[in-house]
Amino acid sequence: MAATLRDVARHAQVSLRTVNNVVSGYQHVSEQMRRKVQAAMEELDYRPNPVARTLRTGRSGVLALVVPEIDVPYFAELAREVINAADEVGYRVIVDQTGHDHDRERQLLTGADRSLLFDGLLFSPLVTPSELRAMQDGPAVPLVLLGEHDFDGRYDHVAIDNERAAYDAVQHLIGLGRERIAAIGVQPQETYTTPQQRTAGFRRAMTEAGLAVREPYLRAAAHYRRAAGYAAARDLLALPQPPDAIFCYADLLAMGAVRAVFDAGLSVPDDVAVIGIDDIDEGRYSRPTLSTVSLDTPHIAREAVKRVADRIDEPGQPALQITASHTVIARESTGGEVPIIHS
Amino acid sequence: MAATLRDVARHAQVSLRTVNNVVSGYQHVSEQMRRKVQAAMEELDYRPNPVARTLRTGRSGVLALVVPEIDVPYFAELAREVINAADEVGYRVIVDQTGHDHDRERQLLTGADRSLLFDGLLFSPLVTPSELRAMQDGPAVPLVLLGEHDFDGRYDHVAIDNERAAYDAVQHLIGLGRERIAAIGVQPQETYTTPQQRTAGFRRAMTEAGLAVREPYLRAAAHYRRAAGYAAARDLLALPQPPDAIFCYADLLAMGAVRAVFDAGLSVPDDVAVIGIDDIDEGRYSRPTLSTVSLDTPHIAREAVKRVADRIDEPGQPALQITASHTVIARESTGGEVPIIHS
DNA sequence: TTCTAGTTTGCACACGTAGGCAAAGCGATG
DNA sequence: CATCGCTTTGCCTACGTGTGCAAACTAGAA
Repeated sequence: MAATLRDVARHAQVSLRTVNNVVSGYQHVSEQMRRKVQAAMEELDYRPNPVARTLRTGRSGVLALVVPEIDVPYFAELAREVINAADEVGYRVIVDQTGHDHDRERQLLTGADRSLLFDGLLFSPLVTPSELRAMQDGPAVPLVLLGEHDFDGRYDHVAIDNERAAYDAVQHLIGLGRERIAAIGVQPQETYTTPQQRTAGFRRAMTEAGLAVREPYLRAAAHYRRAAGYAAARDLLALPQPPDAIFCYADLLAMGAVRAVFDAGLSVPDDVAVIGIDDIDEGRYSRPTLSTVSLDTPHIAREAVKRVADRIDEPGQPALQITASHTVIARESTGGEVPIIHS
Repeated sequence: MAATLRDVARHAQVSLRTVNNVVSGYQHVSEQMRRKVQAAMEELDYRPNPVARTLRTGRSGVLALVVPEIDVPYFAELAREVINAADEVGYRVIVDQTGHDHDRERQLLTGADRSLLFDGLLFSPLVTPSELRAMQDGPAVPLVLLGEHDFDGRYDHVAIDNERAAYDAVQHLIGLGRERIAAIGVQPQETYTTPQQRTAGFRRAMTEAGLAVREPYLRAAAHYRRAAGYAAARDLLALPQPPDAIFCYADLLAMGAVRAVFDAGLSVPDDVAVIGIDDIDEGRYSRPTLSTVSLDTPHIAREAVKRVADRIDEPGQPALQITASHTVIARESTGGEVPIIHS
């Protein structure tokens, strides 16, 4: 079916080796021969077989991006940026979702899942650091963690300072004069480091401001989707003393929370101020527009891709911890300026 | 590094052929031998090399899903469902975005992009049918089109009846007593069949109801994102006689349009009713919740995966046109019932 | 013992590309 | 004519798996 090197060689009436010389850009090839071979390649519509090439070279030129759920907007935006960043350095990207399946995550990390092949792995995990730590042999492939801190420093990672981001968000709420501040997104067993760090930042901001952290105000979320944010906020508003501000660990939770406040007959931000994290596009058009902590996702994507590409080329490097910057953006949901939406 | 069949054979002190017999599930293998070999495989942590296997068998067990932009919620939700559907029939999925790049689309279709390998292609294209038609040789790999009709019937496709969906949506607006109905998402050159069909449905609904189609009410959208919907709606509201209803060719356009109406100091749905297409999760929590045409994406994904899997197994089959059902869902943006959001 | 069925092995080739090495061909220069 | 440098070729091995074929071995039955 598809033409091979051999077919091209036959068609151009040259040796297989010469065709290979042309394809691989060998120096000592006459211009004349180069043209002749290339003409033959075009006529036969030759394209190198990537599988054979990968088998031979051990390099596929493919990175894998693994996220829990691809239809969570932040992950989708991350995927977009990673694909773009990878394109710039000559890598293709395949996107996979684990669907909150810990086994699937473990498979990918240990290389147990070899049904796909890639040279490096960008991993936005749910798997707990303890599980990462338990992996004796290390990952089967160059690995960069996204948005997750590995305390042992055994793996590369790119993330914001989650504790500080949460601190800044809560301080913004405190600056509005709010005192009964709740949080949505706390993880029940606190196994995931990201929520853990955000809870720490929340507590620190409250404590430093001399405000009480009321345990009923710390709400779990099974997943970081609108439905969970809605349910958690609804429960918060049903408390004897409902909060006057809610800090959500993800914008998507915040979108659900805002709707719940509205459905309870209350106003955002007048009755309840709401702020999230992620700065997804949705929050720039919603009513009210959503205050949030912005992450500079393109930067994160570029750094992560660069890092994994480096590690592919030089496997022995020590793990690097890259911290990306973050910015609190005040929009309508905390009474901030109405942003001008560009045409 | 990684153990091969040969390593396992050596370790178990059996022949390579026997190990292969175990791996490939050959009938005449004694239980004793099977256990012995499997023990050796576990000890060496053997995993078959997918690249070598693919090279040998010509099958990778991977489907490619190609969408214009992965961070457009509908495509992300589609990707989620496709991944799930593929998982059920034993395929893995790689997701790629073309970024509105026609060349990239052509590359994928003609097989010019062989940097990735897959057995079948699920393609949600921007490429015009005329370009598809111009492809003499057909696609390089089994292909199913998503959400796009190929009039020649040369390729499989799975889509809703776009003309009818638009017709139903507009009829819903007409049923509310609206008469000045605008549309956002018309394609300037009408090269893409999906918008073309939706415009046709829009016109038919208007004509049948005896309403005039005012050309200034047909607004283009460079892309189907919030920003384009916002800009188009803002322009519509600046007309001497602004519309009292807007039909958007995508929910994301509608989200932008709703915000524009609000920013103009008007109300949705009182002053302007808005309806979209896609039924993305965002529209179930937005203020107002968004009326839309729902697509049964899981069904579409399953059908598409099934179809491409069939075609991989039996390449010669005639092209099939699968039409998925759609439903108009009336929510707040057209004055519909406030949906109960489940906890 | 001999036949038969089941089991294991060795061998060889294939998939398509990569690339080391030596040799041969070619033209030009000294 | 000899030497040199550039170009082209042939040959061989490798990547790891899949599989057809024939042969050898084992064990049980006739």
